[in-house]
Parts: sequence; C-alpha cells; structure tokens
Amino acid sequence: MSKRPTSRDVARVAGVSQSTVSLVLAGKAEGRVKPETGQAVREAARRLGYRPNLAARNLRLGRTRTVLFVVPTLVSPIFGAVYTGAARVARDRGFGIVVHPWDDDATPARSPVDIEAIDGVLASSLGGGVAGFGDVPIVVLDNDPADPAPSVNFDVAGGMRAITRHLAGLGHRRLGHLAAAVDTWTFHVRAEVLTETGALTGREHCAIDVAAAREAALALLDRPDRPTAVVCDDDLIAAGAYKAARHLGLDVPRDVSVTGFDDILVASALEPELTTIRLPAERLGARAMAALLERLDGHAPPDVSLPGELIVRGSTAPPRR
Amino acid sequence: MSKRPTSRDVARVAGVSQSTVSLVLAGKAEGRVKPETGQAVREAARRLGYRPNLAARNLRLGRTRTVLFVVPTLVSPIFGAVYTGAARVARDRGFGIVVHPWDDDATPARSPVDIEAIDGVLASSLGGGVAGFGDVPIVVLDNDPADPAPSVNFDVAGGMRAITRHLAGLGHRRLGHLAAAVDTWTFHVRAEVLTETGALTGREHCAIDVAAAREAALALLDRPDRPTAVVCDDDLIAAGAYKAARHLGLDVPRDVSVTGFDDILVASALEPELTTIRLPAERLGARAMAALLERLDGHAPPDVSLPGELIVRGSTAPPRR
DNA sequence: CTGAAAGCGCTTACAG
DNA sequence: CTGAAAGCGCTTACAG
Repeated sequence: MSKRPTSRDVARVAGVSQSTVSLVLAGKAEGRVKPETGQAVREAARRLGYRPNLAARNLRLGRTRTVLFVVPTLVSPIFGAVYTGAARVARDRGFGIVVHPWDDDATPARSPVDIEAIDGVLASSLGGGVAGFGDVPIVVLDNDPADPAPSVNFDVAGGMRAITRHLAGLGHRRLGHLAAAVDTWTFHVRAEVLTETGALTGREHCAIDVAAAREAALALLDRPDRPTAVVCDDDLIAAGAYKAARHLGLDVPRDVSVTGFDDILVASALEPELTTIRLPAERLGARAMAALLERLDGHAPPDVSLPGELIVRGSTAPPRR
Repeated sequence: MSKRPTSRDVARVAGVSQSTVSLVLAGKAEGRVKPETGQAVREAARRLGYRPNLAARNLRLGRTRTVLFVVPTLVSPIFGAVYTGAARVARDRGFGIVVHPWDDDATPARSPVDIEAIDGVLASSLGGGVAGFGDVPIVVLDNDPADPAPSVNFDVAGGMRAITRHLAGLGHRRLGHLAAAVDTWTFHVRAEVLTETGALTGREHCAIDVAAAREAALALLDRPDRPTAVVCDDDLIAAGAYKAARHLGLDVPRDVSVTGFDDILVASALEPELTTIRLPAERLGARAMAALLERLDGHAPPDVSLPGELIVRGSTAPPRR
C-alpha cells in the first residue's frame, strides 16, 4: 500500500529536477534536455511505475480530456455500438467518455449536475435538443442537421428510399407504415420519405416494442385495402408485424412483405430473415467523436452523413396477384 | 466566453474569505459559520452559477469519485442494462463511471493505459480474471464467486435448474445442450447443472450468434436419438435452434422444445415466443455498484446472488409420444 | 465565528 | 541544457 510515485520521486531517482522530469515525459524535451538525461528520466519512471496524476494535470491545464456522451438509452444495441466506436477514437486520443442517459424527448438535455469537468459533448438522438451546456463544444449525432451544432448522421432518407425503391421494383403499390411513436429527427425523416412516395395507404404509430407493434400492425393489416408491404421504422417493430401477420393467417412474404430498419440481431433471428437497412453504428460513433475532437482543436468539422446498406433477405417478395 | 467562477469569486461577492465559501458549500459549516454568512455564500454561489472544480478537489483529496467498469462488450443488451443500473447508483452517490470494454477471455483484464485516476473497479464476466489494478478496490460481477474479490452474481445454477425442472415436468427425458463457446464462469455453471441432470444426450458448442447456433443445432437434431428438448445457453442461440428445427421440418414446440437464457428482446420477437430465464440485469449492476461503494467506505460487502425468473412461453411443450 | 496559509502534483515561463 | 518558482482551485488544520 505504498504511495503512488510522483514526478518528484522520479526526479530524485534520476538525479534531476522535477521540472526536467515533466518536460521529458511530456515529450517536450527535444533540443532542451540532453539525450542521456532524458534516458535516465525515462528509465527511472519505468522503474518506479510512474504515471502522471491526471487530476493535477487537469487542474493545471484547465482541461479534463473527458467528453460527455448523451444517449437516449444504452440498452439498445445501436447505441452500444455507437458508444463502442466513439470510445475507440476517444481512447486513441487519450480522452475518456462519461455516458449520460437522457430519455426525455420533451425536454432539452442538460448536463447532469455532477458532471462539471467536461471538455466537450456528444449528443445523440435527442428529441428536445440540447441546453445548459454553455460554451462547451458540442457535436450532435443521429439528430436534426438543421441544429446549429456540427452533426454526424445516418443517411436515413437514403436508406428509406432504398427500401421504397426495392419494394416498388418488386411491384408493390400499396405500402403501410408502422411508425415509431418517438418524436425525433430520424423518425420524422422516415415518415416524410414514405409520404413522398405517394404509395402510402396507411400509417400506424407504436412504441418500439414487439407487443405494441403487433397491435398496430393488426390495425394496418386487418382491413380490405390491406397494404401489400409493411414498412417498419425499426427491426423490433417488424418483429411485431410478423406476429400480426401470423395471427391473421398471412404468410411473410407471400401474402405481405415486411421491412425493418437498423439490422440489429433480431433481424436475422426472425423467420424469414428480415429485409432491412444496415446502419454503420460503430462508424457513426467513431466519426462523431473525431468531429468533436476536431472542434476541440479549434476546427469546424463539416456535417457528415453515413449511408446505410439495403440488406435484402427473405421477408420481401413480389405481391400476390 | 467569460471564465468560470471559482470559490474565490464567490467569496468576493459574498464578502467573506475563500475558506468560508469552501466550508459552507461542503456542508461542513454546521456550528462553525453564522447562518447569515452561510446564506450569503449560498446566494452568491447561486448568482454566479458556481460549481466546484472537480480536478482541484480530486487533487486535494487524492480521490476521483470515478469507477472503472470493465465489460466484455457493451453491444449486448444485457451489459447495457447492467451499466444502466450501475450508473444510476453511482450518480446518486456522486460517482462517475468510465467504461472499459475488455473482450479477451484468455488474458487477465488490465487497466487501460490512459486511466490512472480510479477509485475502484467493477469487473464483469471476465474469463481471464483481473490483474494489474494493484490496490484498487474491486468487485466482480457475473463472475466466479471463488475469486477473492467480493462478487455479485446471477443465480445461474438456480436458473438452469428451473429450466430442467420445467422440462422434466413436461416429460422430457432426452435433453440436448447448445453451449456457448465462451470460457467464462456463467457458461461453466450452465454446463455443470445440465450434466448433473443425467438426462443430457448431446452437447454442441457454438459462438453466441444465430448462424453458428443454427449449424450446431443441426448437428444436435439431425440424428436418430434426437433430443426432445434443446436447452440453449442464450436466447440468441435459441434463435439459431429455431432455424435448424424449421430447416429439418420440425415444429417448435410440437416436435422439439427449445429454451433460452437471459430474456433479451429476441426472446419475445421469436415465434413461438421463447421459454427462458429472465435475468435482473439492471438490478445486478445496481447491486454491484452498491457493493463497490461499500468497499470504498471500508466495509466488506457479502457476496450476492440474484435469482432469475423462469418465463414460460410457447417454445416448450410435452414431448411427442 | 472567520481568515490566512499550506499543499495536493502537475506544466511552463523564466532565469541562469 | 537545467532548475527554482509560480500557480491551477480546491480542503482543512490552525490561529485568532
């Protein structure tokens, strides 16, 4: 339980001053410290297992190398992946991430009371926008690009268009929309694109939840002018659509085609496997963190839009004659 | 972009000394500072929007109120939920969490090089144990309770026994085991319990992945002494078993019963819905963090084992005569 | 009841 | 090329 060594201990062992240790270990010794001295310092630091005290460095520099990551929920596989990508980039640059779940769409997200030492904010998928972060640099992801902050997004419109093109190509002329009852940019975009096709014959809203989606899908499917294809805002909603179809004795995809969005694990666990849009979630997190670090370096990163990929599986087929 | 106020600024505005501000705001003024003075300080702090600089406090106190959370992957819904529970408790106590993904089962987990300011460690589901954290207090979760560190666990054995009891009650005498090819405590326990039943007629290992599970399930089901029930280490593996059964023209549950473990979203997205064990993941995270905070307070928390709950759905039925 | 002062461990301008 | 020194913003023992 011996106390952790400080730069002063290293200096004593190396036979130099504490400031020299600091210089050498910060990599700022170039041309200012004799190579042998630098060697001795590094050797002593290694022997003692010295690691700089971050609290002291932060206090001195006024920066913390910590970023706040605001997400609606970590429980969704998508956000786990986004976090993973963001964390990788942060770590490579010596930054830490503090995660702050914020699932209230009606209110602007605010900094948690106990986080006052933050260099920047990454805010994901917030219905209510962001407030109360003062001058802290911010990058939004999966969020309305009209927001003044730099944004990193999935190309949601492009993904939805890929789906409608795919369905139109199969011959579908009557689409139903199972929309997520979540008031955020990404779902607004899905709805708009579908409306623009002119092929929409019905839309039901539901929570992102299998049981809720099943009920909504029943309302959509159990009527005379039944859509020949059901476009779902999310893979989980598609799972509910499958259940409704089965309940009504309809075969997927023979009697009704179903599409999802996200390509989470559920998509390939379903039977038949789900035609959906694969979103590069980990890449989104990485790009967003990179953009934030650019901002911290004083640059103005451009808005980014990452394309998804249409994954055609067994849940879509030509409509029945 | 005015500079952030310090306790010195608050002192100036309140007309007191900096030390008095510190005392009042730390809640240690009781009987040492006149009530009016305390009022004035709090008022000034509020007006200026003062919040203490954590780096300075940490440096002074030698503590960081930060906990390192080592997890195999955040992408799994289970760990997202565990994190959510842990974060809630941490926040209530003014602690932050730094997440450190560690997915190498063969090597003991070590502290990431860039994290040196940690008060404690929460280590989850590690095959290789933990090393290199020195004297930092540690609590392990979903891990071998034989580890010397205090542990917080799911009652995996109890959950598996609930499944075998359920299947035995339905009349199953030949069980197959689709085992996760992951070398951690939780999966060892599942295998042991199943072996002890004496009803096991076959076991196949596979990655926790639908496609891999499908292949393993085919090996298990496509033979003369076919098991009447397939016990899966994980809901996702069960999804693969469904696919294999369908491929072989077997109906679930008429021709073969299938069980999962975890009750993640997939379980109720499947058709028929999956009989499985629901694990209190969020509660596990909360209990683990509470135990770690107890350790930090100098106490020795007891080992904890949280029971799961058998959720009987449509994937299990009596075996065919 | 209140304040002056020391000191946590760094970084960096400055002096030599 | 190297060191003495200031100072980041706190907490807390000590003096009054």
